[in-house]
Amino acid sequence: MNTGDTLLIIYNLLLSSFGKQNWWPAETKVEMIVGAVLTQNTSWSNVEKAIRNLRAGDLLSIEGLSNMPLNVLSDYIKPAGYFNLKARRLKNLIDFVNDRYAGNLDELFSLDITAIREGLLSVNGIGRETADSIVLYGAELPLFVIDTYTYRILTRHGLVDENIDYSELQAIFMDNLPHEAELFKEFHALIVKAGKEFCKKKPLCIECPLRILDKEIS
DNA sequence: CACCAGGCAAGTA
DNA sequence: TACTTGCATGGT
Repeated sequence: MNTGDTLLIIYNLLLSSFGKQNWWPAETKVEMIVGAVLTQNTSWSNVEKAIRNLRAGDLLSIEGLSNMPLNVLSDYIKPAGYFNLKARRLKNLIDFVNDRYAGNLDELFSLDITAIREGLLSVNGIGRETADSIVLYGAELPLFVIDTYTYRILTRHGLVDENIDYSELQAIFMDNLPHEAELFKEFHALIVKAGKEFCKKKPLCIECPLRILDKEIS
């Protein structure tokens, strides 16, 4: 069986177990990119509190975030943790959108995948996962997002070497699946969902929907 | 009490 | 290139 078939089996097993996830959970593009920064190494429930604070202050817009002192911004996003660091990162990202695209996110998102990704990666505080998340869920272009759950699930089930790096793991998905944004969005969301429920402990749990892969795939 | 969460950059060797 | 460390709140 080839890799593409294996990945689609995983996708369908997860979809059957958990149902559609309908990510990204944001009402606007600005809310999406803010959430992408805030969720770095942080539980989504804490991000939600920070997002709620910003929305309550009517600050979930490029303009609202633009003229915001760092110490005030960090106060709003405190529940998301690393608040001083993330306030600077959010400001860096907003400055980037203002300086290069006149504050118009849609202008950034109208570029091609490589241009969007490279631009985002030039912003201090935006790394590969955050950039790729914004391309997939913000621009809605087909770039597969890799995270710790993706790495954990594939290594735990013996599907990839544990020394694999981000770009290699990303290539596994990109080279073997059709480049469809809807598929990539749902697949990544399902991987995160599965990672939260299972595969946390070393031994594979008996209820894991991917357990049937352990013997069949090498 | 300890441990983890939808990372990233800077420092060190 | 390959480690290590700081960043920080809130849930389990």
